[in-house]
Amino acid sequence: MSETTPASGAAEAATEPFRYSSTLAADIESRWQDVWEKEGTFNAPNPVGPLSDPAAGEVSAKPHSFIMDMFPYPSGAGLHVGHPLGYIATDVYARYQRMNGHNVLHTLGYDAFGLPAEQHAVATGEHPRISTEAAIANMRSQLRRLGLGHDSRRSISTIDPEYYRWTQWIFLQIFNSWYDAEAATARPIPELVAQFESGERATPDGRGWSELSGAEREEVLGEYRLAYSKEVPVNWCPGLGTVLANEEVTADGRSERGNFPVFKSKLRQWMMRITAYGDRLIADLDPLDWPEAIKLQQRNWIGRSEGARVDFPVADGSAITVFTTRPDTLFGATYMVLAPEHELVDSIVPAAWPADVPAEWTGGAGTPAEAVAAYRAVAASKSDVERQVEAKVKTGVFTGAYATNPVSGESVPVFIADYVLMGYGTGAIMAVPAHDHRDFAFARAFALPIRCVVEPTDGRDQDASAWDDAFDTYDSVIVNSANSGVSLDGLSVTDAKARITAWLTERGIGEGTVNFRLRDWLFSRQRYWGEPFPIVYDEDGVMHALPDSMLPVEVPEVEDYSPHTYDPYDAASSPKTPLSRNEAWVNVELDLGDGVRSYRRETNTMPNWAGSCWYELRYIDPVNAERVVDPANEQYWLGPTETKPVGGVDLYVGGAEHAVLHLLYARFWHKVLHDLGHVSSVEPFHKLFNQGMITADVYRDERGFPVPAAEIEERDGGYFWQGEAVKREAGKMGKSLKNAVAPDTICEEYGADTLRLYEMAMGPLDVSRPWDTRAVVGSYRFLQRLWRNVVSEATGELVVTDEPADEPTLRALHKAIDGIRADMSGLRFNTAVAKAIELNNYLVKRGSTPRAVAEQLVLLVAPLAPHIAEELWRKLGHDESLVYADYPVADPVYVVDESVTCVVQIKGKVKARLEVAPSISDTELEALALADPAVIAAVGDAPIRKVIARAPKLVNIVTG
RNA sequence: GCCCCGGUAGCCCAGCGGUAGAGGCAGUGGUCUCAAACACCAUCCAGCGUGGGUUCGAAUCCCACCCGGGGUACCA
Repeated sequence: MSETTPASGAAEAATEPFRYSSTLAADIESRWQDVWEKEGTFNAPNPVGPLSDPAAGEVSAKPHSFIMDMFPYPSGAGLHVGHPLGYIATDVYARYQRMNGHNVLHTLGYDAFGLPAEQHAVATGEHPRISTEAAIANMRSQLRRLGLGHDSRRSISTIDPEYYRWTQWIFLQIFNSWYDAEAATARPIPELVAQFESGERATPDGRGWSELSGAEREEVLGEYRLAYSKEVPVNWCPGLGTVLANEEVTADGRSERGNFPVFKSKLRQWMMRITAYGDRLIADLDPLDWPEAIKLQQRNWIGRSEGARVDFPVADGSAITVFTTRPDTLFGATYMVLAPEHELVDSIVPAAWPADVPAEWTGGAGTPAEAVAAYRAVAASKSDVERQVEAKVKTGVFTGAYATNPVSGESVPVFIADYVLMGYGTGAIMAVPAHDHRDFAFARAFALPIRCVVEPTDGRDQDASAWDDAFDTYDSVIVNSANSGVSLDGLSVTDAKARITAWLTERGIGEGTVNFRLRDWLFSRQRYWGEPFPIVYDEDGVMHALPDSMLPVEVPEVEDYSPHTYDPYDAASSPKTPLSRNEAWVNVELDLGDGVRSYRRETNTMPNWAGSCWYELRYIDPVNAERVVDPANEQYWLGPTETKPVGGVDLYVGGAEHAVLHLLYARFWHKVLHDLGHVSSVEPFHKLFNQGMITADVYRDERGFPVPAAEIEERDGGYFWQGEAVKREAGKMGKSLKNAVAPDTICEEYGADTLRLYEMAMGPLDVSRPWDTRAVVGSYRFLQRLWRNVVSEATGELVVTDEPADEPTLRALHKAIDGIRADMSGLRFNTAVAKAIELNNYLVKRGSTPRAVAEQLVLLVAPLAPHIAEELWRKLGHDESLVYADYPVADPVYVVDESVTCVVQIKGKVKARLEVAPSISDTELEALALADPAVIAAVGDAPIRKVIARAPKLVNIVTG
């Protein structure tokens, strides 16, 4: 112990030994945290299995809530006060639900695979597991201080072999499934094989299934598997040394993590066939209780659009297939564009330019082949950033080939241009310059004909030669669109689409179709610190899935954890996997059913998202060694109910940055597991709530460098650091901006209850707001006043009185209960805190606190400030923890005021006030108002035109 | 460019058709103290981003614009 006890603390302790000081708060908090831990207070019993509890009674009969935070990555840097905002909110809500009789599942695990640990390993040589586990331990202790009511038995970590064993198992489930589009469900691969064997389903080349070799069969099945390995164009990021999913690449062609350039490269990689679920991922958003903004982002990302595929015949007998959402404008298609990489380009390019080719179409090249090659070279050399900057200027080159517009019979030139993307639709478009802005710009640049086929409704002429831009609308009728077989003239856009699609279908030159923006999910990474794939290759290179009995495939030891990174701009480099460095691990002898043979292991690892795609399931049954989750437990916690038609966790709180990535992947996996019969719920997360960010002031010196925010002095309306004037701005909280505030600091100075209360009181949970350390004291003072209303600071004895509460006090109490209940249920903790403070302030003014009121107030505050509440509850004579006590219920009799103030307005201006009963009728009130002397005086002899009475609060008299 | 979210007291925020203010911070004055800190008591402060409209009545509903934050970006 130190001899140098701070003087102020000693003085305080001497005069007010039982004041609610930071010392006392620390004592109370650590004691109750120990009690909760020792007694397993927050352990939620399961209906069946090792986590069931016979003493808990009939669990399945109890109402229940599954409340979740988004999985944190355990950062080695420790937490700042912004991190636990969501955790505190879910804890408050979870505690509230427990006090409403719910069996509450609330825990927190760790998403612990990932790049930072690997980078730390590269820098220090420390094994990622060591640093990650240390970071988890550190985070656990930081969070424990906050008094979060987590069921620690369920706190899984993705890097535990017992956990990732099931991640690998789920991968195998997906690998061993195919999507039956007719039945709209995933089915096991053996059912597909049976179809091939029986001939019910034909093989691609028509041979019998038995005639195919093992490798050939595997290739066929690979076209169906929901997880498959294929050579595909991928996002290769040399700076990170790995490939990335589309979702991990920013709009300007850089890696979301690290901000390195990303290049397109064709590589053999693992993919997940998430596109098979496009329709269901959109449709099932509807029943979810999610913020509309997030639903919208998911819908946009999936990008479902209805349209048609149309074939345009080319001279050599082949056809270019385009996808269009506007088949109604087919008669206006005056040229075509293929993506530069389109595979048909080489075969349609003629040896020489046709006659009369305008000079600007050829790019100055002597032959079409040269023009194409030159344009491709330029396009490939351009980064996505450059392409984006130049997006306004349309570039392209004529291929020398013509196709035939199938409805007008016209010959239309075929171009390549980089405004058409290989990755969307068919990589080819029919260009309708009159009604598409991009096509219009291109047509103008290359002097291509523009034909109006949708009647302009903005007054412009049908002659497009003078137009400034395309006329793009759904709200008009079709013109100039008839041939001998079909006419669209006069039809609405919608009717014309239907008519032309039917006509195309009849003739076999097109069909209605649905196209998605969503691509299949690139699922492999060239990293060390991730889940290995449970896949091996035999000597013939044929892929084999490992049986469940061989799981988990543990992350092997290697000499060097670092990814093979390259110069960030070295597009020609290709990835190497760190796992391949351990030859002894890669080459294995296994018996997969036909004797011991040699195999090579798959050396890619799974992406960081894998572990977080299904953790809600493992929270339910964390120690189940037999199954991923027991169906009875899954049904209980996640199963569909009347209020949750597709099931899912009751509340999921986290940042909006996961709007697409994590939430889309997790939904996809959940649906596959549902289809295969492993879970009853259709969706993983019923209600989603995005918490806002806690921002903080950033102070910058003259050079613009951040200076430590904690050392800023404020005077004369300015800010100074070490005597020099600095500028203040708003920013994120973090180490790099030198403005991080650690929760530990606040806990030391005020206690965890104060921190919790302050974070909840700062503002609405879904809004970002600035941290203000100076303001924390307000929450501290509230707790001090609460303490003082119940306990003497001098003696520590109770000061509550045994008198019954008087009516005004009961009204204050029950109005608070009523309001706080509504606020808690709606996650409006800021206003709940204000109402608790209001009631407490009322009791301070009253001078004494009746015991019954004190008890109710303590229970009201318990979810927000659980430690002080437990302590006061104990002092009030209760032996049991209040975690499972009943939350106060308002008596409606006392929720309304005895009398209310009614304002009387004359033409909207307040002229008089009346004290009236809340139950007064409109007519009574009107009579009362008109009889009021002040009103009579104000009205004077002006005629009364109208009287609006809104009992009991308002009368408005409209005069002359 | 398009799509969200937000602009109410010096600051953070309640109020979301009916008296502009629930709560907190800061400021000011006071009590306590030898003095200070803490604590306590009291008190000052805005007409609701701007401009229109609807209404008996608008911070609240509608339209346009400005400012701040976020998302998205040639998706045929």
